[in-house]
Amino acid sequence: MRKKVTLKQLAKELNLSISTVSKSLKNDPEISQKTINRVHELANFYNYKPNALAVSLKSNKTKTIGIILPEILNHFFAKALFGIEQEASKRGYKIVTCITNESYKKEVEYVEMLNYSSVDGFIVALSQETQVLNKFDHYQVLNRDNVPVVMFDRVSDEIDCDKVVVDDKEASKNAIQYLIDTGCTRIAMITTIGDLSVAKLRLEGVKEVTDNNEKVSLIELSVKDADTFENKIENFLKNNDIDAVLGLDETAAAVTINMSLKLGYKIPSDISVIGFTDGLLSKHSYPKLTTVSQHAEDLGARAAQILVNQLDDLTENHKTKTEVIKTSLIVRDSTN
Amino acid sequence: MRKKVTLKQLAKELNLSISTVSKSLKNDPEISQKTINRVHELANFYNYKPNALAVSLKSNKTKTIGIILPEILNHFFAKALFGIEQEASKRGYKIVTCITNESYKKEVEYVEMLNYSSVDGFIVALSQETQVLNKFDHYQVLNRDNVPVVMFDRVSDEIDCDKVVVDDKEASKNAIQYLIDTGCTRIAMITTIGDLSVAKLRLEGVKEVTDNNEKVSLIELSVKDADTFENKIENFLKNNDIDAVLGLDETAAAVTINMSLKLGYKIPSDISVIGFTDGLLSKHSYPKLTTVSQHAEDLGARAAQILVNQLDDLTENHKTKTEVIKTSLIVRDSTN
DNA sequence: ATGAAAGCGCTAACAA
DNA sequence: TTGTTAGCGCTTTCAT
Repeated sequence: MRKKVTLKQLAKELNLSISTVSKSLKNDPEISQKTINRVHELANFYNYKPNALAVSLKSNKTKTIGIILPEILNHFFAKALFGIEQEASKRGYKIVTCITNESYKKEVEYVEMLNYSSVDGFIVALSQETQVLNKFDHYQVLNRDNVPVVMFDRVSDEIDCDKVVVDDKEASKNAIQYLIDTGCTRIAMITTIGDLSVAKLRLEGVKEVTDNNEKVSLIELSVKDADTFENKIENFLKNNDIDAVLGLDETAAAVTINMSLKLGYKIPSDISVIGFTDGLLSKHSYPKLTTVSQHAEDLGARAAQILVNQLDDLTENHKTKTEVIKTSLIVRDSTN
Repeated sequence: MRKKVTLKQLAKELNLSISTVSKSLKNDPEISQKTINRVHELANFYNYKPNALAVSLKSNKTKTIGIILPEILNHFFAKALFGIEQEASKRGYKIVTCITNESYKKEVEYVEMLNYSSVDGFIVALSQETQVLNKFDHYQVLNRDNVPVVMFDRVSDEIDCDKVVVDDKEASKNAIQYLIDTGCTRIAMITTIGDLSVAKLRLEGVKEVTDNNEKVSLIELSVKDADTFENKIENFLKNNDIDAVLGLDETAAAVTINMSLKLGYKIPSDISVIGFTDGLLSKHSYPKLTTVSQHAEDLGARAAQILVNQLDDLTENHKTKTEVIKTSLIVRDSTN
């Protein structure tokens, strides 16, 4: 099949030993300049590149990071992946990407598979099912094996590792407060991602504000089945007297806008809408969505940075920390 | 750092030779059942898994596919990646994903990097810059090294390898014909991706229909700068008397819908709109976009299938072929 | 200044 | 039935 030039072949052709060739390629000062030149010349000629596998086997480093993502069709994770890839490749690391499709079983499989010397470390966002089941043995194994893991966004307190999260609670507090400040009092909170840790945090933030405000009423709608999102939201909008919606995820907000349009409600004069995740839908809705940006790219990049720092560093005992990325409210046209 | 159980350690602990242990784990019939059992027991106890690197070095196979994508924030490629990942993992392959960001230089770097024994084969969609520059030496190298490559969507005639493409020309012919059949005569074609091979094909298809139809007029708008998309399209819509728009990419179509709404045009009664790529934007626009589905997931899955077949097969001389995935027009609410 | 040899973890042909 | 050995391609210590 594939036949690549090896040190052996170069050595033979140059009448040198393998080790001399190896050293020459590294410009080892103990080799004569003349030999170094000869070696480089032939290596260039054959476009020699060391076999990454052999180097990895020897060094016990693969310069590869395993990425475990619950989804890729979700813009948030796509952006995060982009951030990770950029940062990793800048630092000389490859990434191998696995998509769990929100399944616990696949997550376990992937982690095990990658743990067998294919990757130096992991960047993980937990799958929905894993968060529901609350089972994390597969990460304990990594811990025991001393394999660095950085989790982002979808994390768990029960795993001891570095984490990068978004300040979801603070974000939703700000969003709600913004709605209140712009005159809304009958606020609905719509979510399609009820089970996730992030949704819970966002909800907490919302409650914290509305519970302490007599003038504001809060109604919740949690929809699960993707097929009936639209109808449910449409009915909800029709049957409830509200003047604002906070969508806990991008889809919820986008659908809210469209259903409002359909029902003839004016946005934002009749209903203000704020969403989460500054993705394509937010930018290309009409009117454009006011949204909480989680800076997904930064999140990914930061996760990669932390992991690579740990990988390249020789720091032995390392205290795990959780870093919080600030969100920002991007005010566009769906709010007053 | 990471310390994993190896055959050596198992062998020592069991007072057996390494090769006996190795064979036992494979249930080699030449080993006694008793020994096999003992070995399995201890291996399970330690949760032994063979070191993938060593196996790869030995077998000259990595069970890994390199994926070169121009972009990941584009829903089309995200879906394709999803399809690839599903298929690959089903067949026991990992994927390592590299994103060129439409840059020729990064594409070359990534291909070279992965070619050094990290992957068994490639799945590639060319970057925009590569298509413009028309430079493909990095793939000739793979050809010479006998490394299987499957290209999809963004392909080039100048590279001899298996390809999976969408029938872009046919697709746009169908789309235009649909507009004509539903009574449109003054059709605009809007694109934001003028340089790409696919855009050229789509344009050809359009022309083929309109050139032969006296009753239909065609106007083209090609916008490049993402920052001014919306204004340009808005002005265009304002200043041209048209009754239909074919967006050659999803963004063009989505923006057309929004700007029409803004200008007070009714869709589809005033203007019919058809887009390409059945992504999030098409599903969550209002009204919902009639769109050409390229079946990106199928495309990706098929590419993976072809590659893996080739990888797993021992077929020596293999004739390269180009497979065409049929598109379909998904009729929703933006057309009559 | 150059080379021999061991070893990373595994497989497999060959010996015993 | 089990073990010895060589080798995948590379690095590195220790001769020469």
